[in-house]
Amino acid sequence: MGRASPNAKNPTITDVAERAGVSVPTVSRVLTGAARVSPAKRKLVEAAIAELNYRPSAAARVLVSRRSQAIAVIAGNTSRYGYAETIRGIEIAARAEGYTVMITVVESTDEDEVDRAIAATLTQALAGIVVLKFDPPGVAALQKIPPDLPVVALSGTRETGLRQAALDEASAAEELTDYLLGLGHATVHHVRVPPSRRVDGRTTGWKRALNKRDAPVPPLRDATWDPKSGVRIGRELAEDPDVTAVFCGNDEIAMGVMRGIAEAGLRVPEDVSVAGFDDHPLAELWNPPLTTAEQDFAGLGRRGFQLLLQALDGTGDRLYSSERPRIVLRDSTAPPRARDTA
Amino acid sequence: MGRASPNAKNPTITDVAERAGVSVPTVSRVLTGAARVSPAKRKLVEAAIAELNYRPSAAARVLVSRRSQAIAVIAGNTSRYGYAETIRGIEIAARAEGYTVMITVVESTDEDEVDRAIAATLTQALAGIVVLKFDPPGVAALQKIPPDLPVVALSGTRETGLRQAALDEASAAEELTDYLLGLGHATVHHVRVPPSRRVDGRTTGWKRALNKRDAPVPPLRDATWDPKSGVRIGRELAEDPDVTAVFCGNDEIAMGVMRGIAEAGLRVPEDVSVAGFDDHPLAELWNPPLTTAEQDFAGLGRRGFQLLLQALDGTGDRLYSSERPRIVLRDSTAPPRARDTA
DNA sequence: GTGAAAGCGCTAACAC
DNA sequence: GTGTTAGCGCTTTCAC
Repeated sequence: MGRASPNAKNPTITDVAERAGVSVPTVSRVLTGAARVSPAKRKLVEAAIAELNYRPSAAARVLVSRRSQAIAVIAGNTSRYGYAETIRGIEIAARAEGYTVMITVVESTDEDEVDRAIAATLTQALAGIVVLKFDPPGVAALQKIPPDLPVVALSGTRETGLRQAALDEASAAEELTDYLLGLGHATVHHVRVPPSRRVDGRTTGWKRALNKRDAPVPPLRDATWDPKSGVRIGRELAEDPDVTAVFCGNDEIAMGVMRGIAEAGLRVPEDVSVAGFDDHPLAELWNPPLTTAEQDFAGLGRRGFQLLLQALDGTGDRLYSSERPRIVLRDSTAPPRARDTA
Repeated sequence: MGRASPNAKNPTITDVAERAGVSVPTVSRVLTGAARVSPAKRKLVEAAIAELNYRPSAAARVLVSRRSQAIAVIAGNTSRYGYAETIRGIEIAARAEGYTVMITVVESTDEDEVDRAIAATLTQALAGIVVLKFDPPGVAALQKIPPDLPVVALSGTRETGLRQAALDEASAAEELTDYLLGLGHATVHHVRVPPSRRVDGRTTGWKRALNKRDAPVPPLRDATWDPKSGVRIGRELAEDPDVTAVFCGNDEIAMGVMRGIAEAGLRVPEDVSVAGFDDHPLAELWNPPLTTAEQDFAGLGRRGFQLLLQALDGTGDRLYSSERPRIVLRDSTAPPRARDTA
């Protein structure tokens, strides 16, 4: 009678072996599928596992095998739309492959905070890491990861030698800006979300489109991640009669900008066209429905995990995966109309 | 010379001990702070740790100490607003206390899926689990967690003996409905989000308010989690001239309903008042700004982790923590106006 | 195919 | 205070 009977603690592999009447390594072989086991013993072992409700200890496994089935996701945030969706994509792909997902949030670029977060994460045995290189904390965290650990970066500027999945935001932003210009707007103003670095795909694409058409490049407006920061900017933009089209760094900022424009007494799209970016689930329901670029964040996460997985099993050597967001035209953009001077 | 020199693998506690010229347990004592170590040796150990860039192995630690500094969060979803914010709250509180957070998503109530997810999670050494009992998958998962593991449920119906943090949604929903009734509406229609069980706080509070004022209880409308499901319901509601006020299970559904109402050619709040629930970050920016109840999801997550922590250190025996959402009155609700019959 | 023996990196128990 | 010894639950040799 195993010592498992009284007080029913978690059964160990030894309990299973005793119950099945086989040796411990045989149970291990059934568990891992590493070596062939006779059908008879396999059945005995499986029965014992089921009866005892045995679950192997990941800690013990990791310790001896030096392999882990866990990955960490490092992100500057977990609840904003693009972040949350990306994490969801990673989680789904990881779960399908039997990987456990840990979350590490790094909120600032403060060196101590980044170091502490990375150290705490590396304490766990990890097969690899996925970093959301969406913002400066993500960039800072990426630099601190030891080079021997498989890493995938999501978005951000491209680095040679780095495994990376991305969305071709620059092309989509260029296409969207070009569409507005094509509508007849003399130029397109841009409200930027906090960039991860100096260069930012959305801003780059916007500038590219303006230059191509020889349109003037108006000064950048910087919003924070808070949609409300767009409201003030919207009001300011509404005061300038030269502003007939605005391209916003994301849909939430666009919604804030639209509110600011409404508060100033102007109408979208009659007086000012507004375009966003991301295709947030509410963009379609907005009043008016928002023109934007559809970003498949969940797909980004999925592709990122696959890049990592492929590095882990050595079943591929692709380093880069990029996808182009699709432009979604709705009612918040229209040809310009003559406006009164303020 | 330690075997750590060539090929610089992760250093072990043995490497640190050798380098510092002390025994392995002494290093351990410095690490855990469990016992006093002379200042001289402590300094040596700390220097060795820094020089080798040593990080203890959580796996080895867990194996021998039978204690873990990791928790799992089980959720039906990770990216919808309330879920994402709650997880953020848990993560922040956990990080502050040195805990690692693992995410397990359970998308359906399918017994196999739930079992597999729980089994995979329990493979990891866990100090405890936080379950988002927001939906049927959460409820199903909660039932499968072994009773010896400390658990906290977030929201959901109250169960005796279960550690639980909640938001008093029923009271807030009652207050909101009562406010609409007080505005002069003959009754208030309700669009429900998928409930976690038969009883749902928001629906309960709505019914309570109607009964108190002897207002008729109109048939329930069921939305899915997808905001778009509200659009069709909004159109249907708009066709019924008796509908002058609608209370929606969350803000996103309310936004969908408002769009449906707009598509039917009616105006909010002039023709129909619409109230939501949650105070989504975009509710304030909506056109018109949405009347709602502010739910502190991040606070819910924080309180949930604290309940767990207190059970872990035995520093408290509170089982239940509830907070009441605050009603936020904006422009989407107004007194009723006579409407034409369709 | 199967079992015996060794040992992963750490902490607990116990001497001194 | 500090070192010695044992052993957590597994997988990995290596015999047979």
